[in-house]
Amino acid sequence: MFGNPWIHKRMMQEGLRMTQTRMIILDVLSKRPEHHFSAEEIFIIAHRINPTIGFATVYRTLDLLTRLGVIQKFDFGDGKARYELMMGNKISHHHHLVCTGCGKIIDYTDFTDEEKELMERTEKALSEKYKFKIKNHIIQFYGLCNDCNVERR
Amino acid sequence: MFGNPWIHKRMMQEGLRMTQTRMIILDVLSKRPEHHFSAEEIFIIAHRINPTIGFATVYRTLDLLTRLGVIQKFDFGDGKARYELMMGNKISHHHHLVCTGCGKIIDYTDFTDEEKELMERTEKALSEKYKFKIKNHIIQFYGLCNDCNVERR
DNA sequence: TCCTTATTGATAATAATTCTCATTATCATT
DNA sequence: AATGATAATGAGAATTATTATCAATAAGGA
Ligand SMILES: [Mn+2]
Ligand SMILES: [Mn+2]
Ligand SMILES: [Zn+2]
Ligand SMILES: [Zn+2]
Repeated sequence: MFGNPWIHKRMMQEGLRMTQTRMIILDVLSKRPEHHFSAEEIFIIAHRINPTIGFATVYRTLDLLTRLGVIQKFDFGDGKARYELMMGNKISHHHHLVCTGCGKIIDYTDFTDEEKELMERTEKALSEKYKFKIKNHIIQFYGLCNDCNVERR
Repeated sequence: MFGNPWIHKRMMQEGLRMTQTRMIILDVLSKRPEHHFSAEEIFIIAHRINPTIGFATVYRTLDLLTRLGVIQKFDFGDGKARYELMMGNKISHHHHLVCTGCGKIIDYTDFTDEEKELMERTEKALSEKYKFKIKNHIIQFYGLCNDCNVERR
């Protein structure tokens, strides 16, 4: 069962409770840290583990974890929200290429040091200029994957 | 009435028709190039100009214009899609700060030359590495605006 | 003007997400 | 370990943004 002390502590601080359902949902997410889960996918798997879990609770939990910064919520344009664990041990922070032809999502993490450094500088500059406390960011490139680009001739 | 020759030509090429309704919707968007329109907002204004315009057509047109790259579609997390003209004469391409407290959206265009150049290099590198034809991109920073950050103490 | 067909408006249908409320489970305290 | 305040849950109804359907209309090439 999922037992991340950082998350647990964080919840306690906020007066929240670490319930079975929340642990199961975190478990589901942590088993495939590279996957872009829809709420329904999470519900189906969690429900298989514990059939008493309801759909509404999955939504509530995903919303909570997003607010806590434990997971990140994405919109890839297919009409449903997608979720990913933010602290996936290996994958860590990354961005996405979104194919508008077939919906394929490509993760990419290969930042150069230069890129990382520039992002940090940009964030700092924006924070100061707009008095805006930045918590996280999303970068998505839209276009056509190789398959979709080829078949278009 | 909106008469952008580039858009008109582009549509003709694709066998599309430049209709009254499409011109009115483009008009609405071009009148406030800095605004983040919801479909409903556009419908209301367009409908005031020509009460025969229907809601479904607004959605269809927004979808079409997005596919053509004339407008850009955004998700700022409030449950409805937002649209902006891409070729706003002055504003041009820009990114967003999204306040998760009150939903306020701040545009920012102030890229350094370094940033612009790096984005281009990154796009090129990604295109080659992943054989992915990039059409556009979205960058959003999430966090708290000044008002929301202050009142949190 | 005529003809082909892309487009439209009205409306029903769909589907993701949120709300309601009675019941249950968590956890600090005893 | 038992208690109690209340955060959390599940079931299902409700909401709401977006799509699909289909007969009627209008764009634009000839
Ligand atoms: Mn990812
Ligand atoms: Mn904007
Ligand atoms: Zn594709
Ligand atoms: Zn705010």
